[in-house]
Amino acid sequence: MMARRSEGLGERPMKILQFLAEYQDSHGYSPSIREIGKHIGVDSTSLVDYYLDQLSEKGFIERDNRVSRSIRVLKALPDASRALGKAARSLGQAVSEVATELFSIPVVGRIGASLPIPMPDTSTATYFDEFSSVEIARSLLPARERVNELFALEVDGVSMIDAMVNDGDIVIMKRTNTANNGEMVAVWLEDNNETTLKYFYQENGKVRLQPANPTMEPIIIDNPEQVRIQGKVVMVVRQFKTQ
Amino acid sequence: MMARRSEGLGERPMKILQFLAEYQDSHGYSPSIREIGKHIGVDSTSLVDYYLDQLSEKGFIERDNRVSRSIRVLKALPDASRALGKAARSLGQAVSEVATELFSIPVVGRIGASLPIPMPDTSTATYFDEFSSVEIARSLLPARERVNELFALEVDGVSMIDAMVNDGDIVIMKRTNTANNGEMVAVWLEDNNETTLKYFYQENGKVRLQPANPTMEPIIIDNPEQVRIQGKVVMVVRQFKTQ
DNA sequence: AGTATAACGGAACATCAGTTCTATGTCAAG
DNA sequence: CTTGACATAGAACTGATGTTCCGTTATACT
Repeated sequence: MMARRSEGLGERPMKILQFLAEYQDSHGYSPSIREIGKHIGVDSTSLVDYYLDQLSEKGFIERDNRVSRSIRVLKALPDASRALGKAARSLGQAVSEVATELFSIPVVGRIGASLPIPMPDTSTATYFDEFSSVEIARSLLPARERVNELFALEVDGVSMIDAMVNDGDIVIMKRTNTANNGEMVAVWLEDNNETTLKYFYQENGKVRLQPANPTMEPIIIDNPEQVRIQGKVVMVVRQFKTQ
Repeated sequence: MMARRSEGLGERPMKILQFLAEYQDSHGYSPSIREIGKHIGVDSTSLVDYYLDQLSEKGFIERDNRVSRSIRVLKALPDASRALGKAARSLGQAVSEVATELFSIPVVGRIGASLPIPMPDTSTATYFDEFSSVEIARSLLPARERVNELFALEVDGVSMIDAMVNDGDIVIMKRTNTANNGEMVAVWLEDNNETTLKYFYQENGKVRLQPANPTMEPIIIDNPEQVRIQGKVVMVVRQFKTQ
């Protein structure tokens, strides 16, 4: 009478679509027709098949003939009720505020070798075609970080181990030449001829570069002008590839 | 003759792994055993099964018993030839990888205190209402990891500092009771009455829990049954507040 | 009411697809 | 030479899974 199918999608197909996404997220493959039927409370496989045909014709899914578990979800519900939705919705918060933003941060090189870190051209839109990149959710970044000032470096070697940063870690940095006290920065140390990560402190005219490892001595630099900050560390990501 | 199996992976399993990634990229689901066999020029399904078992034991893939096309690739070849390029390009058609690029992983508690880590209910869809969550891009996770087996913990205190994990870090883990050699796991040590992160090695009937810090002695446990693995570490994220 | 169409249910069917069992060849250790 | 671990085939077996056919019920429209 009133609430019609706003776009020709019935209740059950809708539920199936939802289920497909969930199941695939949790299993890594598609459910079988019978599994779908069980979920939506339908014994008849033909009926599920019937629904799937509808979803297919409407372009929501795609499946291959006579192939098990071959359903692909092409288009999720136009609704925000999935994924992030659940968590936020359950608290009654405005789902609209859940920023699904994903930023691609270019991995512009490696850090840790006896080299200054490669800095992307400060100027224009750096084309990082040949670089790989890491994807980070906006929600993990500081409130209004300017994303285009961010870049990432892969740590090479164990020279940064005292900064709790290991070989292979991805360090996400913000391009800057200055830092506030307590921030972790990448600095170029001419004496040692290397770039390292240290906590930055400026106090009574001197700069103290404090290793993360408390048993190690800080480096004191009398002339702040000499400190070559290359960027501040925003995030460190370490992936375990089962290795 | 020349470049042998660099790490115990034979020629064929290697080729299978490659094929799995390709096939999944282009079909959206896993190939069947016979399809795999055909690709690598093997008629015998049992032989392919044999190879798949190897890959599984080495932690490269995961599959479910008696379920068609249920292979998940957990760790791709250290090869750089993958990434998005091929998949999207393959048939000229826009492979619909959309929508599910970002995953919300619940932060279910803290680790590091003298407590077993809280495990989310193994069973049904746990509503993590009161928990916060971290958002991770699919691209940062192993190929087709089952996302709802993942959960996150915030590190409490510096007891994990020898595992290169600091206070405040977010550890993303996968729920499991078993592990492959070389993986970092969270284990409950009854003797010390605490949960720690250690590298896992099982060799000649014993389990060796190796601290990340090479100067520290490993823990050897004679009876593998006693080892209470709570999960394996998938990723560590450290955020620096920009204040 | 009458009829066409969509929404169901059940069950048979034919594969599809993972598992298992047996047998053979290879190769190095004893 | 014998033995055993490993790699390989082939085929049978069993359960998993998509397809199809037929019949029934509900809905809508004339």
